[in-house]
Amino acid sequence: MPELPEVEQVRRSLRPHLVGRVIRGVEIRRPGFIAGTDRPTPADLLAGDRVVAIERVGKFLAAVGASGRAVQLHLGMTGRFIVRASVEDLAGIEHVHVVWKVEEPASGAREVVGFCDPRRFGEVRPCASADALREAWSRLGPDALTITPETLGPRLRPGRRAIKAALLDQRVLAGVGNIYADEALFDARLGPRRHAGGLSGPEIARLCGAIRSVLASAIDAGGSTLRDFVDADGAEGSYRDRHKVYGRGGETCVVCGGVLRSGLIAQRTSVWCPVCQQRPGGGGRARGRGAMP
DNA sequence: CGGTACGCCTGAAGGC
DNA sequence: TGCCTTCAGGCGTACC
Repeated sequence: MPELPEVEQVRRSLRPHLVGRVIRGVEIRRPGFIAGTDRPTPADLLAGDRVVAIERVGKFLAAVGASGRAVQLHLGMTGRFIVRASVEDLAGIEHVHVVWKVEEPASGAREVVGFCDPRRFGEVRPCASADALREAWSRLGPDALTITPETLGPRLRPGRRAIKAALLDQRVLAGVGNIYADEALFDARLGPRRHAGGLSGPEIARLCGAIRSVLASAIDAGGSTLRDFVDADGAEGSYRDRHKVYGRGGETCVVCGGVLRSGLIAQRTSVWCPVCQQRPGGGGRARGRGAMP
């Protein structure tokens, strides 16, 4: 399930296949998959344009054309890009909803880039201008790789909701999903049910550092492949091997050897260590003393 | 405000 | 073996 590290890995692997190249044509195989318009045209999806950048904020990608048009892309749960030499090479691959036919202007070399998404939780959304893209992204919080205690702290208040729920809210910060929320909270030694607005300054600083280091390490590892995540070149990520809590409910904590607990928080399966992620001297939950400002 | 539930989807995995 | 149920979850939305 692509979160920031996986999306960044996709961005990096997709870039050489698209940036600097011209879109010679777009095959819209499932028009209903294209967001924001009933009858999408190839021109909506950068046909005739030259791609100048692949941008990312949080879990969103955007291919930006020289004309200023853009296409916003979200991988949802199972979205992936498939690069092949020609459309014939995509035959037999199910759930390919859009195919971009690209050409390298200098050499005339061609490739096709397909967007495949079995579950269709992903999104391909045309943006008529850079402003439209900026507007769409303005609702997102700061990219999780850029947060500081100064930018994150105020966004957690006022907050009686669980810190885990706040981290999953893309308006608070962009890019964290279920896996990295659990991993970051473990590294920060914060219980997932702690109230977001009740964290002390040092705890916010710890959380910030944990989020950034967990995401950076995952990017270095090419992301986490659980079932079928692969980048545009078909490569898997290896960060799954380094998950300390995600997917390990009932197993032993790598730090203290205790049993990891799992439960539902914000409608997401969550795993945490009841020993390590407990306030010193506290009961694991906010108690209205000590850390309040 | 926050929490809960649901719908969108398919495929993997588990149970019998 | 094969069928059926459950689960996975990003995100928007409705409702309490």
